[in-house]
Amino acid sequence: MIDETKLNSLFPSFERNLVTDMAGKATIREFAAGQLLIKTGQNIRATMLITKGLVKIYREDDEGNEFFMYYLQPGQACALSMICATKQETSEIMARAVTDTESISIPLEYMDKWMTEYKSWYHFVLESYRARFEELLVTVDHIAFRHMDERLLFYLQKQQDTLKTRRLPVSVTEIAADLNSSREVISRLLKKLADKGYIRMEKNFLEILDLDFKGLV
Amino acid sequence: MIDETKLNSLFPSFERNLVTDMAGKATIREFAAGQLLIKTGQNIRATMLITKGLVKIYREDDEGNEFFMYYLQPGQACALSMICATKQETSEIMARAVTDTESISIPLEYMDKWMTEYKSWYHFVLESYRARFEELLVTVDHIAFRHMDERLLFYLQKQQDTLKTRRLPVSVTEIAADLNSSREVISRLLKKLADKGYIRMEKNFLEILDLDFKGLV
DNA sequence: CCGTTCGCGTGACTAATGTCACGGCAAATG
DNA sequence: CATTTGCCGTGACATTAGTCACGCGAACGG
Repeated sequence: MIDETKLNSLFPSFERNLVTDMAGKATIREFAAGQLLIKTGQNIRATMLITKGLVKIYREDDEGNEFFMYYLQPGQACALSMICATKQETSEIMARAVTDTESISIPLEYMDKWMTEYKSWYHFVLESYRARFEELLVTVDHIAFRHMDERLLFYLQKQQDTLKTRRLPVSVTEIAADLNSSREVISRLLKKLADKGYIRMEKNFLEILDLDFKGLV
Repeated sequence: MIDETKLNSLFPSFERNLVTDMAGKATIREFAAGQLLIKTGQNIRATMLITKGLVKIYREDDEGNEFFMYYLQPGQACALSMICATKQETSEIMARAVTDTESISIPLEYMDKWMTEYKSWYHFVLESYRARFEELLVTVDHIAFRHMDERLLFYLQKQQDTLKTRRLPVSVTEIAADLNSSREVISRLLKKLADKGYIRMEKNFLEILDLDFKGLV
């Protein structure tokens, strides 16, 4: 049984009856940092709402190339899991727990049922779609229109915003993977930023000194 | 008043009552070839279902860069318009009529109302989201992972499939714009394809001789 | 303590793409 | 008919990004 008070504070838009209903029907799932929540090709049978931790959503192709799409944080849902669940299709994305993560797993049947029963659920689902779609559009824009240096800056800012720290726990290798580039290229671009005094590099960490005034986007 | 028989044949999944309801509440809008249905930044107040013609959905940034996302054909809906309509937000895409186009315009209020009233509408809307999301994901994959020569081949096949003709009414300049590349680059790549006997170029047209065996994707 | 592993930086090179400048051709225009 | 305009091809070049090869130093395990 899920704690209703907690549900309420994470999803304040949910109406009372939905919260009660959900508390009874959904189950909690936990994932250790680094664990996969969803894997490409996996069949999805439930919708997931994040209640704790941080989840990284990224795409991976058959040749091992990958790129980062967006993060999911507590209070958000995996729109893809909703979509795929609805159609009983396999997912085309990867979802990995960055930190220890807790999610609410909602069986497919209720996902559907609640859409007509609870207005707040209906709006929540649609808003999830919309938000992810737009986030994806922004990503596409960057891949399509921007050079790697700009994309790197954007990436760093996004990390800073999401992780709420200036000392990012990311390695050069990881950044390169997220941007679907190579370590060497990222290394050189970071060096330029470091030379200008915008960042400071450590092994496995990157400290942001001053990126704000770069005012991109 | 919209013809119910026509609605039925274009949207066979719609239940009887929905068709009747829609025929009374929705209005027909017509667009000449080349006309814009939706413009970046525009506020959307209605959902659009395509009943005739062909609509090109593409993204355009503030510097005039653009890239092609997908086509909408009769029987399909503009998922973005649904999403934006629901949230009363502005759109971030462009929709242009390729040929003379006819669409059914459904006021926001019904879009919402029918979701709970008609199961078939609910499924149609969700399926539209899902399909567009996946189409966008494929596009992203190509931009991120593939080189221009592969993307060009994919583009040509998609055109052939969509337009159902081997004689594509596209100019080199237009292809370059769709792929967010430059005319010169596309011109050279097309020349390679022509040299190999896969295609034949005419001014403002491109004839596909044999692309099938290239078996990409 | 020593060898191994891992993350990182760097120079040299290659490949892919974009840009510039030019000229040709054909349809449209006056 | 002369001129303009739009579309196209092409060589030369610049820029960006990816790849290869190598070495360095910290962390780790035996």
